[in-house]
Amino acid sequence: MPELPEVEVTRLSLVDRLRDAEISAVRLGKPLRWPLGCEPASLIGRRVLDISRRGKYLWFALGARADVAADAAGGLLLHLGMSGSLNLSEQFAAPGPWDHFDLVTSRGLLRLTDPRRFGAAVWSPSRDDGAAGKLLAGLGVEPFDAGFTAVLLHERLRGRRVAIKQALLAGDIVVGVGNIYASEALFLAGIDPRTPGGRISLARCVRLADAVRQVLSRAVALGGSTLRDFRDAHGMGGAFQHEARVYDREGQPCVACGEPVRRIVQGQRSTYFCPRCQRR
DNA sequence: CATTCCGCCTGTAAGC
DNA sequence: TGCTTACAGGCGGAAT
Repeated sequence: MPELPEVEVTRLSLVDRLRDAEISAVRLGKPLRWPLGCEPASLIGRRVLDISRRGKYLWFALGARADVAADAAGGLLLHLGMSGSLNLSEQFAAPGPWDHFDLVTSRGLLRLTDPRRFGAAVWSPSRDDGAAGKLLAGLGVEPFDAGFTAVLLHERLRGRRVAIKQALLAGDIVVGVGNIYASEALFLAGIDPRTPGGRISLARCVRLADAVRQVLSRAVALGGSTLRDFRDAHGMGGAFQHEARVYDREGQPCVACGEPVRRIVQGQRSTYFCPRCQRR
């Protein structure tokens, strides 16, 4: 599920309400992708200082415990995997079979629901070191940072024979573009998803970088895509899926030219594109 | 180094 | 109706 827009929408729906919240209890369900990496009880008494995002990861910065001498701050790195979502509620409902991580806080119950359990919550002493530093190392540039330029995209694609769709998904050049938004951005840029990355001209990198920014910002503005179960922390679904030009539209007419949208498989993932509007 | 493939899980929908 | 298969928003790591 969650690509950058869904993760950012989740962050935005949480950050104001959760800042300064104090953790009073932790509950673990079934194992997630990685172990928590600390004693659950060691989170009790910590306050949420801030929530930031890097790629599709969320970093919950947590303060030191007031009642522990010389205690160190740290934080939790959360990932929503394919099917995860976070919910903040004052209802404190009993956990369901898909609820695998709860933080009881002074501002409500923060709950990670994740049927497939590809998500994770991992303790780390800081965002840049320890477990979080390891997971975030090697990530590409943020798409909304000034550093994400056509020149950078062009340079990082140079010599790569992998299809541009897969290069976008890999996340080592630019982060946050998942399977939905990769197809959508390539449609907007008019680029055939099968084009080898290194064969994309600088001029087309300009269009592609713009398309990535445009698609992701539009998706954030619409609350993300809710294909099945994505919700923000207050239970609100997104609406971008209604604006998708090619994703999940196999056989339907291209919104620009009427040609049927094609579905192909690249790296075991579906890609959707218009064979007339998108060229190598 | 670049690229491909596997595996992690479970739910849902399609096919027989 | 019931069983089997394919596929789903991600990503790290092993194999090639």
